[in-house]
Formats: sequence, structure tokens, C-alpha cells
Amino acid sequence: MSGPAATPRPSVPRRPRRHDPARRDRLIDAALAVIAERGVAGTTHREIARVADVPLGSMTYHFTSLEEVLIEAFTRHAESVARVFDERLGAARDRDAAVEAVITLVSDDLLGSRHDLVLSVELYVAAARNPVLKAVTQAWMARSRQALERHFDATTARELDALIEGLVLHSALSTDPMTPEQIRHAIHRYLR
Amino acid sequence: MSGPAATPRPSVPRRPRRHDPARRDRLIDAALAVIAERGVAGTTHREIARVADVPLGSMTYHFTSLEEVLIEAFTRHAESVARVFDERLGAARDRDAAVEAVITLVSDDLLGSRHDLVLSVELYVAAARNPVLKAVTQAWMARSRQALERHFDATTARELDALIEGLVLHSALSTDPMTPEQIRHAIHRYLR
DNA sequence: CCCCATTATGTACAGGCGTACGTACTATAT
DNA sequence: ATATAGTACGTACGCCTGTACATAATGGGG
Repeated sequence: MSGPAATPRPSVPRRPRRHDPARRDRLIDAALAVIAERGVAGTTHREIARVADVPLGSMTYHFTSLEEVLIEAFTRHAESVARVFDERLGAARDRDAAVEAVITLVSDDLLGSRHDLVLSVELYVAAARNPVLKAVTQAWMARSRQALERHFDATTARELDALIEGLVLHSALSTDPMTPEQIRHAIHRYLR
Repeated sequence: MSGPAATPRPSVPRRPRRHDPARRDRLIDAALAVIAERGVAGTTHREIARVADVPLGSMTYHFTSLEEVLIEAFTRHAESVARVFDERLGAARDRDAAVEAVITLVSDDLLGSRHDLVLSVELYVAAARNPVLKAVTQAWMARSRQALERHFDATTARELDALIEGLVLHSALSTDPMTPEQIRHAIHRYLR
């Protein structure tokens, strides 16, 4: 019989170590996926680790606390949405084009992704209790308003921003969300 | 020496039993207070019991689960806000008065209470994952729209409702919330 | 090529959680 | 006055959590 030297079969096999330089980034994306699916309340170290397929210990190595994970995740989300906002409005060359950009923004970008929609509302709630997240939210809002001010005066930009917020949230929670035509109608009526 | 009959000093004194018929109601209000202060995520049987000053066992006696507590609490919140909505708009006798009612609603009733504000956003998030709470939210929205339709056509009512939502949420999250004059300006501009 | 700082991995621990349940008390109907 | 249903109270159990930490492996700078 062969000797006991033939890999004594450890009761719990240690999984092979992986070379994974972008792991921290992946963890932040995994966190966003978990938040979108289960909410901040259901977001745990273990669940994020499961989704990203890394051991639990990896979470505490890359982040000092769960709060840090949430902050990094929401910062990334806000940045991502704000960038789309900037791009759409930056590409508009006159006021009419800007109005169309806003309609597309609401109908396609914001309402098109349930993922992003849920993340935004989760951020609003979290921001109510975490000063850092509140700052993240405010920076995001300021950036949106600034993008609108490329085409509209300050007062209009602020009010239009609020209207966008309302249209999106309202549609998100409704059984029959507003159609793109209805979105268009509302925005045109306000800007008429 | 006196016999051991002289109340043998139980190591943990049992608190006196109280006659408390309205306890279940109080628990729902306590739940709303906890949700407003700590969020749904921080709402536990024990915390609600602490706030209401009842033992833990009282929670499981009056409610079959924590989810039931949340549903009852949010239902009460929605009902309370909807009632104010109804009353304000019901008292308006013409369209101008209705416009004023909407402005008061946003400036005073909705933005005036941080408590209610937080509860509403918490409900939105919870509704994204709980079908019962989603129904509660939708019934509330339908009722608001119906109240508006006493004075405005259906399309205007829906759009105005969205604008209200946006103005409130936007102000709630901002460092410098909109003043009543700014609220008035936005609503008049949309309805002009 | 080798060293070692960096990264990966598994596990232990203390605390909080929802829920179940046995017991004690009391208001009310009889 | 007594029986009973309803309510109040305390506590135990198993599970999951965030976090700390000991150990192992690797790849890039000298």
C-alpha cells in the first residue's frame, strides 16, 4: 500500500490562492449588486463575499468596516449616474436639444434600470443617517443642477431637477409607470 | 429570627403587571418612532419594546412577526398623511384655493415634519421589496391623486403629484431646502 | 534568484437578533 | 365566588452578524 505521504486529504481543503489585483474594485461592484437586490439592510460582509466569490476574510482585509464598503459603493453609484447626466446634457447644442436630453435621461437612463433606481432610493435613506453619504448625495445633486444650468437659468434648473426626481420616483413606485410620451408631456408643460 | 416567608428577595424582581388595553396601538406608534429615528434596518423587537416600555415578550404576543409590525406601522403612516392631503384639498372651494392648499401641503405639512419625511422615504425603500408595502404605497398615491382630481384634470393631477414628490424629496435631502416662496414659484410655474 | 511586503484564506469570538414558550396575573362572564 | 379566556412577563435557543487575527502563499524589487 502507498504510504501516508499521498496528500493526507485535509478534512477542509483550502481553496487555491488566486492572484486578483482588481479584487477591491470587484468587491465594490458586488456590494452594489447586493444593495440593489437585498437593500442596505440585507447587505452583509458574507453576502458580498459570496457574490464576489471571495472568502469572508477578504472583506476585512480590503475594508476597515462595512460602513466603508457602503460609502465606496454609493460614491461609485452616484458618480456613474452623474456622468450619464453630464454626457447627455453636454452633447445638447441648444435648448431644444437639452429638453430632449432630459426626456431621454428620465425615460431611458433613469427609468430604464431598476438596478440604478433602487440604488438611488437606498442611498436617500442611508444618507438620512450617515453624514458622509449625505455629502455624497448633495454633491451628486449639485452636479446634476450644474449640468442643467448649461442650458437653463438657475431657478429653472433647480425646479426642473425636482420635477425629474418626482417623475422618476413616482414612476418607479407605480404599477403603471408613466410612458415616455407622458414624461415628455410633463416636462414640456413645465418648460412651456 | 423571622421565618423565610418575608419575601425572599428574588434576584430579579418581576416588574408589576400593568393593565394596558391600548398597548397594541402604542406599540405601532413606538415602531414608527423607531423607524423614523433608526430606520427600518435598525428597527428591532427589542428597540420598539424599549421605546414603548414593555417587555420583549409583549411584541411576540401582539404581533406574529416583525414584518407584521412594519406593515401596520407604515399603513398607519400612509393613512395619516393621506388624511391631511384629503382635508386640505377638500376644504378648497375653487381652483385658486386648491393651488394654495397644495403649497401649504408641501411647505408646512410635508416639509414641516422631518419625522414624516423620513418615514415616507423608508416606506419607499421597504415597498421595493415587500409586496404588501408596495400595495400600501400605491393605495396612498392613488388617494393623493384622487384628492387632486377634485380640482384638476387627471393628467394635471398626476403630473402635479409627481412635482410635489420631487419638491419634497429634493428639499428633504438638500442642505438649503427650498423656501415656501420657492415652492410657491415652482408650483405656479407648472400650473401657469 | 531570493527576500519580504503584500495579499489571500480560514476560523474564532462575543454580541444582537427573531422567535417560541412556560408561567403569572387579572377582568369579565357566569 | 369561581372559572376561564385573555393579557402580561421573563427567559432560553439557535442563528447570523461584524470584526479580529493567525497562518499561508506569491510576485516584484534588490
